[in-house]
Amino acid sequence: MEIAAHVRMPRNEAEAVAMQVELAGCVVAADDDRPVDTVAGLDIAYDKDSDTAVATAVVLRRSDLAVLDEAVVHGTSDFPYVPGLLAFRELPLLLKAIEALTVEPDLYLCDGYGLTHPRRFGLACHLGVVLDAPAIGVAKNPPHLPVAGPGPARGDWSPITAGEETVGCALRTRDGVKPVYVSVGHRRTLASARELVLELAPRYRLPEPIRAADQLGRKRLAETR
DNA sequence: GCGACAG
DNA sequence: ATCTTGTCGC
Repeated sequence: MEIAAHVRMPRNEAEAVAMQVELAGCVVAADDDRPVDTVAGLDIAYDKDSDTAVATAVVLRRSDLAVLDEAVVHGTSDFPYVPGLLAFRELPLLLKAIEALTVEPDLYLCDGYGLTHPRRFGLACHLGVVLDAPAIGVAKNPPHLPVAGPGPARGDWSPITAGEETVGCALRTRDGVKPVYVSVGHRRTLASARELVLELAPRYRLPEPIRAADQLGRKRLAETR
């Protein structure tokens, strides 16, 4: 409770970068023993012409993708969008939405990068480390890094590399459809992250938890204005 | 060398 | 992120 209120926020970009470098050392890219039975999808929708933002968290049961819980929080982001610093813009509101949940999920799916990040500390890593919970980053756009196009079939994937290290992968979740970009957030290996995302996206390009959060946010934003 | 990078 | 509905196709 009150996690959002305890998150350290930088006063400027330089501080933000320093925080990322420092916290990046906390990321654990290994699977823990705990079973993943419930997964939360997170997202934020922004109003076209106001500073209103709506953060949503939707918890789905892994076995049948049934919705178990939803949370919606309205607010404002004071931190601007800066490539590489997305977490500072979205984390506060996302944490509030998570606090509003009554079901604590076993895994968090974030919109954006995890280790696929200039300092290996994207939104999914930040959220995972702050909550000390398993987290995976799922981005809709590729990073500016070498990425071979994965095969054309669902399940095909290819690594995203930064020098010698593999920082994520492009994963085809639907035949012939643009891939999504998966990376480790926290407490998960890239292999299991990739398998989970594929499993959670049986029908559409994006995994169901994220789609659910996406739709809920858009809907509530439309109703609110 | 510089710039570019999720939402 | 956001501007944007229906429509063509598998």
